[in-house]
Formats: sequence, structure tokens, C-alpha cells
Amino acid sequence: MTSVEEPARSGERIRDAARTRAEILDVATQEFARAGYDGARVDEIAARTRTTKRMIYYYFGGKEQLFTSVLERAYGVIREAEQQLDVDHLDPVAAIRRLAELTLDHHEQHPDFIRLVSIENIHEAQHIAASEKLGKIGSPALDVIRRILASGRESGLFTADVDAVDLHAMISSFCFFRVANRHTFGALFGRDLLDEAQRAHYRAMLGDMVIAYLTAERTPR
Amino acid sequence: MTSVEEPARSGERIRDAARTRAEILDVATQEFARAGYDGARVDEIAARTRTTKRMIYYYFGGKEQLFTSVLERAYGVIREAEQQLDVDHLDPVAAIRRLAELTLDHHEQHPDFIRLVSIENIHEAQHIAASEKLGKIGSPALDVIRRILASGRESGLFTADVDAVDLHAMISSFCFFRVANRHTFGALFGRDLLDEAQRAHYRAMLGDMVIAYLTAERTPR
DNA sequence: TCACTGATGTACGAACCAGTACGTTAGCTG
DNA sequence: CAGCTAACGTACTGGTTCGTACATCAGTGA
Repeated sequence: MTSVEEPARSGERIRDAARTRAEILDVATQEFARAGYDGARVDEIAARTRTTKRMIYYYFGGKEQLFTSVLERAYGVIREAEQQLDVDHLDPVAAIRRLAELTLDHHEQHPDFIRLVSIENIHEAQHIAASEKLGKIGSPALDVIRRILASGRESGLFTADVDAVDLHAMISSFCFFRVANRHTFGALFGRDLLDEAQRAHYRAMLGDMVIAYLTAERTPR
Repeated sequence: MTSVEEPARSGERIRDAARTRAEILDVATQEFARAGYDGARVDEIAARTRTTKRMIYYYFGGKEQLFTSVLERAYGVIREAEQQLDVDHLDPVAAIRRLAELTLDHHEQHPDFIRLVSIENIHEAQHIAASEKLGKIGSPALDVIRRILASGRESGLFTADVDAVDLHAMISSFCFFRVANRHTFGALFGRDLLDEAQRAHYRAMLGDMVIAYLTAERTPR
């Protein structure tokens, strides 16, 4: 998360637009993730900032646009992480497994992002629709998946002609569910999907699942 | 969904506690699913009912308990559906595939339930925790999965010693994601996961994935 | 150094919204 | 048919919450 860093020259800078803006975004991210869009309080965000509510309206225009900006930055972070993906040197099977594991880890490390996405879905992605930036970011991960799938198909390792977007959905769904539904799943089934002791287990399970799917002999049903 | 049915003897019954209660629950389910817990308006629920806000407080005590009651009934519906599961006459592979397909269909047909679960997770399952009923419902689907897994293992069809709860999570995650994240996924990747024309495709994909996982030869990594 | 603009703080308003005090009625029970 | 209680309606309140009018200050460029 791109968060506010104290400048080396000890604090106390009075006027710093970029800094104020970033600090508002940091706190707003937490508050929206904590309580949902309607549950979040603009006053609460302001209170936890070194500035005032006035500044939120000055910089972002309103609660709605603030949430959109929070989303834009959050998606920016994950897009950056995906751009760091470097699995081209691996064979297709190892590459897919690695991609799945990195996705699992990344989701686990960014629960606020997962919550924001859940919240945005409750609101039917209206903020993404209203955002110019978010419409056309695309997903670096998709390009990676496309390359791996192509090479896996060429080498004959992957049996099925799987679509990259579908595979992305398959991997994401498990990683997302694990974080997003942690609480209800835990309450109903008595199992914490984010239990540290189980992380290796679930990483292996996801990798096994995806690889099994990609390499299975398709028997017509 | 257990919804309010007009009694055969034409309407106009003035006092009917059960009916009023059920109607409130129906409308509340829609309203909470539409707008989230904090976004939902008690006045709005009352307005769309043949009764008044006073009755909501009379029967349920408050907004919080109303939401809990909505959750309890929603989970009751899915539990009932799971109890109808009848796949014991099928061979393990067909049984698992059928279970996965039924789960996919059920989730798709109950988007409000999916939204309620998402909302409850944003609130860290606090209402489930506060509910006496929801704590101990268990999942009939889990029992079914356990039976299928046992028989699949016996017959040697299933290679791995997979845990029933894990398999349930695996199947649910894809079905859940497809409905819950429909909007953001659609906005970002330009693909509607609930497109009717794609339903058969995703049903097959989910089944293939789960079966491939269960029947794959495990190669030690 | 002075004026101008971007950045910031204070104080407040108006709408909203969960919850309730109080009064009324339907319909069953004896 | 009397009277009791569960069921219901009206009207209101008190606190909350988004948003803004207005005043002020910092720093820069001429």
C-alpha cells in the first residue's frame, strides 16, 4: 500500500498538498474497508487525519469521489504487484503454480483490498463505472496467464484450450473467497481459512487443483 | 425463498402476526441485500410493507436483530435445499460433479443470499456470532461430501485424501465468486460471469476442475 | 515586499434516520 | 357480550452526518 511516509527532515511541515491527500487516502481506505461505504464516516476519517473534513471535500469533492479514489489507488497497488510477476523463466506447470501461489499470498496480505472489492460489488461496481482510470487498467496478470497458457499448449503439457480470463477467475475465486468469506466460513464451519498453520496446505491445494485441471485428459461426458 | 403468499380466501385480513412478520422479512431481505446493512433504511423497509415501522421494532426489536433474522432465514433456505440433495445413487465422480453443478445453480438463483453473506463478512460475522440458531446449523452438503469422498476413496477413484470442508470451500469459492464479484469482474474484464450463454461452460469448467483435482495422480513436487 | 492563489481551519445547517411514547383496535376467551 | 391482550398506527425526538459558508494563512512570483 502506498502510504504516507514521514519525510526524513523531522515532521512539522505545515503545507503539503500531496502529503495531506495521501494521508486522507490512507485513512479513508481503512475506514471504508472497516465499515463499508455507508458505514464509513467522513468525520471519522477526518478525525484520524492531521487535517480536517474540509480538506476531504477540497481535494476529493465528496464521500462518493473519495471512495472512488480509494478504489483507484487500491487497484493501482495490485496492478503494480502483478507487473512484478516474473515467471517466464519457469516451465508452464511451475509458472502457473507460482502464479497461483503469489495470488494467494497477495490476497492474504491485502485484506482491505478484498473488502473494498466486496463493498464495491454490493454497490454494483458503480464507482468503477464512474471512474475514468479504472475502466482501462487491464490486468498484467492476464497477459502473464496468456503467455503461460500459450507455451503450455505448444509444449503439449496443457490438454485443454482454456481461456485466460476463465483461468484468472478460477484462481482468483479461491484466493478471494478465503479472505472475503473468512468470517462466515469460520463461524459456520469452525475453520479459519487464514490460519497460518494451514497456509502451505491451501497453497498446495490451489496449485494442485489448477494444474490438475490444466493437465487432465479430458474424458467426454 | 419462503415468501409471503396471499391466502386463498381473498386478502383483506387485518390482523395476522405470522403474515406481517414474514412480509417484513421478505422486504428486509431485499433492502439489506440491495444496500448493505448501513445503507438499508428501516423506514424504507416499513414503507414497502403493508405495516409500519412500529411493527419492525415490535417483532424484531431493532435493525440489528432484524438483519440477524434475515440471515437466519436465508441460511435456512440454503440448508433446506442442501437437504434435498440426492446423489447417493450416483458413482462418486458423477455425484461430485452433480453436487458442484447444483451448487453453481443454487448460488446463481439466489443472488440476494450471496449479497447478504458478503455483507455479513464485512461485519465480521457478528450477527451469526450473536445468533443462537446460526451457530449450530451445520451443513447437510458437508455430510453429502463426506459420504461421496469416502466412497470415492474406497473404490480407488479418488487419489487424494481430501478433506470435506476443504472441498466444500473449493466448490463454493468459484460459485460464490461468480455471483458476488460479478460486477467488478464485469467492469474490469468485460465479461459477465452470469451470462446465460456461458452457464453450461462454467458448469462444465467447475466440474472438470474438481474431478481433475480428485482423480489426478499426485506427483510429488 | 506585496499581492495573489492554493491550502487550511472553524463553525454551523439541514436533512436524515433509528428508535419510542402514546394511543387505538381486532378478535379471542370466558 | 365484556374485557383483555396481542397487534397495530401516529407522531415525534434526539442524535447523527454529509456537506458548506466564511474566515484565514502560507508561500510564491513579479
